[in-house]
Amino acid sequence: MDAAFEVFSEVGIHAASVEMIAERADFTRGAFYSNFDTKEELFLALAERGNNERLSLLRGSVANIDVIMPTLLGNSGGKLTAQELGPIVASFLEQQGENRLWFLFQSELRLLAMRDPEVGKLYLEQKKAADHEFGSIISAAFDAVGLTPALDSVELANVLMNTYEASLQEAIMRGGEHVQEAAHQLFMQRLLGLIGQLAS
Amino acid sequence: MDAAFEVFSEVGIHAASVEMIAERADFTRGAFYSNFDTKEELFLALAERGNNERLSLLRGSVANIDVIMPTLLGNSGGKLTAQELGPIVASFLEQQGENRLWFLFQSELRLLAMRDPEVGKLYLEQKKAADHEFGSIISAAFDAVGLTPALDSVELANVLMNTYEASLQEAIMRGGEHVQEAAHQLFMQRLLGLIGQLAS
DNA sequence: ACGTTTCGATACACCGGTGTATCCGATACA
DNA sequence: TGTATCGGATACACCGGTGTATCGAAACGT
Repeated sequence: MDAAFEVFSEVGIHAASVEMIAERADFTRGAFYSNFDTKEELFLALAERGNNERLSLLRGSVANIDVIMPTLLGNSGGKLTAQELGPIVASFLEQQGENRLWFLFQSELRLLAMRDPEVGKLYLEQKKAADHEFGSIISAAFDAVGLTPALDSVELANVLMNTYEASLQEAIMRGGEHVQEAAHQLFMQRLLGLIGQLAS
Repeated sequence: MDAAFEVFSEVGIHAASVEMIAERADFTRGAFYSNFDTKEELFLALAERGNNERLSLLRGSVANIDVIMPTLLGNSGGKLTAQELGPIVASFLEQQGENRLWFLFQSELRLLAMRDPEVGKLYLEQKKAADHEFGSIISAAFDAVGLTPALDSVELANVLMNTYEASLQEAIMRGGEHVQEAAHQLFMQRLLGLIGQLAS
């Protein structure tokens, strides 16, 4: 499955052949067919796996938020300005969309979800759950700096997530070695701008 | 080319066969090969055509902004509140991402752009140009209601565009007949929330 | 220690897509 | 009116991917 994840991410669902996937895992196609019926089945299984991982990461964060938040706020002691909220938000987003491959896979899934209503329904449910969890984190973060968001925190989570993903996308296209760092920088630029806006 | 656009959008680059495209246009594959060398060549030609269309739409808007803005502001006379800025922004975005097919094609292109550095460079240039044009419109809109955005207007354009596209994406996944309207509603919800935030 | 079952390899038949070569007819041109 | 050219159709050779059927070997249970 790890091999499949790589191949799918690198070349896309359609361009990926069962051969490629099997080869990457040092197996033959025979091995594949004795475990899965079709390529699509495997892809969906991976989508679910990925979603569970990311969701449990977020849930873990939410559960430990009382521990995590002070740690992140740590150095500066008590109350922080809105400006310093940025890195906190970023830190949660980045443990999600950690790498290039994950995002490519996700993009592939999105495209499938827009074309196949079945997958679309699934995707929306997953996204809703993720936004909800992340919304909790946002809420807590705002609380911690003594602000109250005017926008519903789930909606805000959605917008921030989209912004982060757009930054990641741009960084990937620009290429280079430090995709993660580049994405972070782009995101912070936009996020801080937005926060500046919010605070003005 | 119109047929190709449809087919590419509906099933994606890889799943689309030369056969399908030719058939859709009531031609045979022979006709295709006497006009293009490869599928990819056609796809890129379409990408460029699409971009030119959208860019000239935006440029037209920018050129006529002195005419357009009063018209959009019309009913309410002179100064508007930030709340009423939303529909104005939306109107410009919607004449862009007008339909489902366009967005699917765009998504396909994005994915390609993340994998092929050559295409990536092109895509980023196109996007930069579009953000820039749209940024001008945003600036003018803010001017019209007597606000000054704290965030650079090109950056703001980028964030708004992403938000709109995310709304469109969600609407597509939800399915149903009125995708455009559903996207509009989702976007306005987020945009107004954001504007509310900005104004608070 | 002996079936049995399960996982993976090998081989094969099949199909759909590609690209090229050849041919035809219509239109443009002299 | 005859000729060249060009867009498109037809036909063909080729390849890569799919899925299935068969086989071997190792692991498992008893």
